[in-house]
Amino acid sequence: MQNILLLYCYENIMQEISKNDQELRRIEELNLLEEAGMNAFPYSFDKTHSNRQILQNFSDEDPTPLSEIAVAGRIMSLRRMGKASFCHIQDEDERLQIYFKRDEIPDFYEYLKLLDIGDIIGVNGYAFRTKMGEISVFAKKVTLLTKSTKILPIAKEIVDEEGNKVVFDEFADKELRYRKRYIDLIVNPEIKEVFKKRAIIINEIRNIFNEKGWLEVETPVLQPIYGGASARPFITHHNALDFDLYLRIADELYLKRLIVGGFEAVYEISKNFRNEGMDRMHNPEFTSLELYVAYKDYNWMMETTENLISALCQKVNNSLKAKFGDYEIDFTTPFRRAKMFDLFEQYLGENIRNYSDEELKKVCKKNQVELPQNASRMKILDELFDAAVQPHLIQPTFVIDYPLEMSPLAKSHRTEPGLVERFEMFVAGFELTNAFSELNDPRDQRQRLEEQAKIRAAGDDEAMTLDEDFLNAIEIGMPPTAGLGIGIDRLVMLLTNQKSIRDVIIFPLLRPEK
RNA sequence: GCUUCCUUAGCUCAGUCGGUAGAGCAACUGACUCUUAAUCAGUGGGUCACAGGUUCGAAUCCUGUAGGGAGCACCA
Repeated sequence: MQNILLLYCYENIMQEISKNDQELRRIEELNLLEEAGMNAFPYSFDKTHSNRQILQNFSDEDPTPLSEIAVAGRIMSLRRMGKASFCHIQDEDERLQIYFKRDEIPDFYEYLKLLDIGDIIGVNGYAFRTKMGEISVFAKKVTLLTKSTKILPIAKEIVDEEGNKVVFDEFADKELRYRKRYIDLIVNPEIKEVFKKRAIIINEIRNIFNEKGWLEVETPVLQPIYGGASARPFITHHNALDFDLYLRIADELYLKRLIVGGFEAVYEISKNFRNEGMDRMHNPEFTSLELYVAYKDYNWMMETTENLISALCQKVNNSLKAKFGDYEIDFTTPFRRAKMFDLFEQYLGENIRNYSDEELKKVCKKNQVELPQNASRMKILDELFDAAVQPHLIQPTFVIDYPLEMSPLAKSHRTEPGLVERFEMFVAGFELTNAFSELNDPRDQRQRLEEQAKIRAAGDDEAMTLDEDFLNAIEIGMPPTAGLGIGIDRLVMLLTNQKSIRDVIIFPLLRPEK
């Protein structure tokens, strides 16, 4: 009788099918299941085991501990036969095979026809091993938990003779994967590992810092004056107060105010926003860690940084070595330390320390580094470093002692005139951290920010703005302080071997769909 | 922002010289009591990204638009 009803409905559907025939059919199946008295969307299900627990704990010698179990998951494959069927259900971690025998579940077996890949079911039964050797669950009772009314782009996998996993019809379209991340997570579940590791990294940073008694704080995202980095901001508007606000580009200036206020170690893990180009290393919103510790300098911060990153690698990869593309990165401490001008000398073959701007431009030309017209000394050095030095910095390297012009918030070097006490850490050819002995001489700080304001007035809209309240805080007096910034997304990329920032940001920015 | 490539069925992709749309998987019907890319037989499914143009005729050639990938520029 059920079959006759089915046939009747299918014919009806087939006539009105145009584009979404598969979806229409699923909705019709849903109706049929409900007409048969089934709740397609019940409220809960008592799961006793995860799929992983079944797979890990099953014992051929003594299967009794898993003789009364309840598992749940999304149907990812379905092999129906006349009197016996198999499917795989996927939970958060694993796929598990379910065996349906008609004689055991005569009432439900008929409804198997109305189930599809994508539906979520709960299964009560016992664990056993099939003749083909796969640990499975013998279904004694099946409960529909959610009917899926859209089609999943399902991939199929086999393991070839050499043990390699081969995926057929992989859901591979990058755009669709980023836009429909929920489908990506279902169909390419291995990407979950990246986001789990991301959470582990961030939690471990908090553990390590909190252990030391450092205070996690939250400073404003909406700021009337932005600063702390060279970047263009996003602008938004407060309606009630009727003024424009900026989304923060860095936490720095607020965190330093807190050090002035008397906190001796503060950190923040938060989103920053920069209104600039996007590529595999840049997303308009990104997560950064900033840490400020009073009475310390950049030498101390270098040790803190290498210990932190080394510990994170160990935690996530169970090793101090991490594979990144073709490289194997070794995070064994101490990391290499190299002065910026020594690196120039090493990779350019000449000592440019005391070169005039004109001489530097000649070096650029010789090395095919193109410069914008009227490039400042800071710009010239920056370009030259990016082109000639940075690509060589594969293993973790602290580049130290930058020219003063490049670092308006860093303290002048204690022995080297014209330089500041700053380090950036490079790995795999890209910048991962930025840190300095923080500038706390208010006269020097005012002068440097006024210089930035001039550069800004001359048309460089990435130069810093003058924040009088920040200067006021520095005038009140900030103790000697070491500061650190780490790009968390890039750190996750490094430690999880992902080549694009979009693969470590779970919902990366895309243009809106039309 | 620039360069370049891509967009065909739910997914992955073919589509020759411009002649009116193909495969595998997914789906549907039937068979099948340990399958696993299940198998076997049969069936349905297309605004060829969008808009123009050339042509007797366009998935195919031309122009524009949209979205995306890769690279460059800027930046972290």
